[in-house]
Amino acid sequence: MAKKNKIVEDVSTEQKIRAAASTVFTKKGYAATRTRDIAEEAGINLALLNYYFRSKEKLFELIMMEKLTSFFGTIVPVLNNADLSLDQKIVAVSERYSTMLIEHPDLPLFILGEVRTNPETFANKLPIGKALESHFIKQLQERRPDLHPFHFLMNLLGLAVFPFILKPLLMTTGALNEKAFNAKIGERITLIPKWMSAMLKTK
Amino acid sequence: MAKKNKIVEDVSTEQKIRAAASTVFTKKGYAATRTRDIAEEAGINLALLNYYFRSKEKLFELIMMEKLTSFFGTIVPVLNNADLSLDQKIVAVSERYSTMLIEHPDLPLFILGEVRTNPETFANKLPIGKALESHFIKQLQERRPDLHPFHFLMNLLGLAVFPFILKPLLMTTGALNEKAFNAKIGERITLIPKWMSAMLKTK
DNA sequence: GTCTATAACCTGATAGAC
DNA sequence: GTCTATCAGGTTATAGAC
Repeated sequence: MAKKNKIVEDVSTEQKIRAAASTVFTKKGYAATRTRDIAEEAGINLALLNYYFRSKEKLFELIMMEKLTSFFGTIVPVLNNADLSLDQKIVAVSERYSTMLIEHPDLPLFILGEVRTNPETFANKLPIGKALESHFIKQLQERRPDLHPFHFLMNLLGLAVFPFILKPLLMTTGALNEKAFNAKIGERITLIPKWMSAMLKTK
Repeated sequence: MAKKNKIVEDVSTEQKIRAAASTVFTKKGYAATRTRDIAEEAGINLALLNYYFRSKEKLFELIMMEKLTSFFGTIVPVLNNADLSLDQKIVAVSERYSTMLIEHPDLPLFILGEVRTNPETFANKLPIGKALESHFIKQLQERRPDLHPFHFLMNLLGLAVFPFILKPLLMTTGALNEKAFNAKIGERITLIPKWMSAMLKTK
């Protein structure tokens, strides 16, 4: 039983710090986060943060890598999947992004905010090339050679992601609560493909 | 001539600080900005910042108010203008936002980032109610009672604003340069109304 | 591995000379 | 109004005891 309890209850100190750092960094951004915030959130001694991760910056880089993987890993494999039709890709992106972002709503604003504050750091770490040379883009150019992929990709991502960019603003004004917001996102999962399809037909 | 030079060349110290603060705050956000950054950008002594504006926070509030006015002032009057048809409003929002944001590209990410970091501060300062009870919403409900205004407003804003949210990310990867980006935005001014119109027809 | 104490540094702000 | 010098407080990081 002692052993089982260890497995069930004992989250390692390292894991506690990781989880706390993820929460606090994502919520406040690198600059506004103090190592003391993370230590408190994790329920550990401040010195342990440096013991396990050397520095605030190293810890941040670790967390950021995880976040970038979540953010781009959700979409890039879909865009490059040669087995999916254009319409199937649109459905898949809409569905995957919406469900992932309901679980991690502050991911977009976190990543994009950090990229803005510190562009040099990310210069070579973002798989934007992978999106721009994707199978998705080729399919798009076949279907609508006159419509630049920039616009179409921007629109698809915008429809899926932008509500989460605006979320903090909607929440503070009390215009919408968490539950109502998520319900609207749920509706969009099926609406976005319809809108994108309408766009594709518009000359 | 002395007098003319004074008028032409002498930007008051206060103005220099204001302009510098606007630049630095907008680019890096409140937390990542040091008063020393602002002083350097303005080419003035650090002590003068406190002499003219008392504190970093007071200066920030001043700048933020200006930014909120730019951001919401561009759209709220249009949404509430009873003389414009629904389609005219869409055209006006698309055109106004695009041209304004080409001039102030980092405005959205700045405002939304600060709201995220410090939601309480903005609770009563955002005219979201004004948008949700606008003439625009009424027209929308007449035209498409089955489509919730949330979705339509989100889509219109998303199509206009989201490219600027993604801009820093696109720029660091070198996928696009400033000029090419602005050209694409220019195309969107006429494209967005077409897309929105297609959406309105989609059941 | 974990804690306390503290070093080393940075940042916002002010006092006081000019 | 503007400058130099400096303070006060806070933050990251580490040394050293347990």
